[in-house]
Amino acid sequence: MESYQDTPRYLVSVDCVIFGYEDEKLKVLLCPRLVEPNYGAWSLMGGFVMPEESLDQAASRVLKSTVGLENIYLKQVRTFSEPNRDTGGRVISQAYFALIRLSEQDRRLVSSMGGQWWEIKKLPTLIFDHQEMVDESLRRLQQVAFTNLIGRELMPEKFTLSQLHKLYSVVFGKTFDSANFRKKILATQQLVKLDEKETMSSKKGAFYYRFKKNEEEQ
Amino acid sequence: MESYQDTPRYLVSVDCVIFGYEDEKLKVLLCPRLVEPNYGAWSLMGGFVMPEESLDQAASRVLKSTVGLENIYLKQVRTFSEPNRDTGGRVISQAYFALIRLSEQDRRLVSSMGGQWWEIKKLPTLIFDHQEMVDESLRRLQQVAFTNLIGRELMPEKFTLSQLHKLYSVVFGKTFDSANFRKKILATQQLVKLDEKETMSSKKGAFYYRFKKNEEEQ
DNA sequence: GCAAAAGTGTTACCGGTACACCCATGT
DNA sequence: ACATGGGTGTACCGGTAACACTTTTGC
Repeated sequence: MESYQDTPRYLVSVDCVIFGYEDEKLKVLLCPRLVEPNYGAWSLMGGFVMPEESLDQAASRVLKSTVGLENIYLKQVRTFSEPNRDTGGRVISQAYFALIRLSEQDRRLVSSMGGQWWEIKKLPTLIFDHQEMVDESLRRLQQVAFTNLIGRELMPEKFTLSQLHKLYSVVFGKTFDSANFRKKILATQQLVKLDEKETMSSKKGAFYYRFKKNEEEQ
Repeated sequence: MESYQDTPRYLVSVDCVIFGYEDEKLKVLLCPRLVEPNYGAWSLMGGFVMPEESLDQAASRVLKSTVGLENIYLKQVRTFSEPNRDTGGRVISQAYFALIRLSEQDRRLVSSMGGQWWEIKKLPTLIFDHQEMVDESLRRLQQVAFTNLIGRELMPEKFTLSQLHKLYSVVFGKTFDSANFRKKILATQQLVKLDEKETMSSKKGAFYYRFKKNEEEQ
């Protein structure tokens, strides 16, 4: 039984700001639009919400179908709902941001729809309000990075403190004192020092670290 | 011209957690539902989104039509979208939280629809996921109160530091050291000390303060 | 030996917390 | 005079910023 007769209904979509980290750059996945209007213009990964799924599930589905990954870090950013934001009709869109490990993406799948990773500071012109979605997502990411510890989702399995330091510098667009950075990071006790060293980028070599698994005692 | 044919459409609503402060209690406005299903059950103030308005505008309209106020502090909380959250049909709802000065409400309007203010810790059973909306809104309010300074919207024009202290105690459900509280609050430089004293609740009398207007130099 | 990155140590400062204490006044 | 809430001062602690310093190793 359905109540609420004669009430207007709307298209509802999710748009995902998918962040990845590679070559010491923070990147966002963009895709040429596959539908009119603005066919071919650069756009975030998105999709309409299906009748049997929640918005979170819709966003997960988009992630699965665009980069081939499941159980991804996903957070609501904000709902974008200006009546004329989409020139093709009224669409209310929930923006999400996602963090993925670039090495784990399904590159074939991504390229099959023309997906490309763009450095966040050098994006092309995006459709509608997608640039705003990216901007707000970055701010959220900074917020998260400030209180928690990012990297678990963006960095490879093992990494050096210098590499993590670099990630933070890129996310915030400024450099942190590296001595203080390592102390602060290690104080969180979320990292485990490995026996192995990374020797490519320095003569002395830097120890690898990895994030503790959830099971491991904090 | 309308693109996106054959794509499912949904009812979209906003639900507002309207906070007020009175008698040293944090209160939320509830209303008996005026529509089926669950006619008469306690519910947040809400409404469906109209074709020509954004979600923010819809929320503002709800505020205007329920407490008679405009230009109200309103923030998105989260979108609630479980397919079966509303037993009357699929409704995707954006939760908002609002802060108002209880003395300024249109009491006649509020009571005309049976609206009642409930102490936040003693709410009746709410429909659907509205309790969850309240819980998340309170958490947001605490977050805001932590970083900024709440009270501008909740307190009367002039108030004593003790009264503001009490508000914070109620919002966080714990007491703060009052000596430190006043120092911290005054350090923000957002308050102006008035010449007048409040003499009802103490023999010595406490000075009134008010918030600086935006124009005043910070 | 020197450059370059890894990693450690030292100091100063700032904000928060705890708490002792003084003030004004109605009863 | 004393109880009550208003209001101030101070000592301490922990986190952070700034920066000097040591270590390792390839060239």
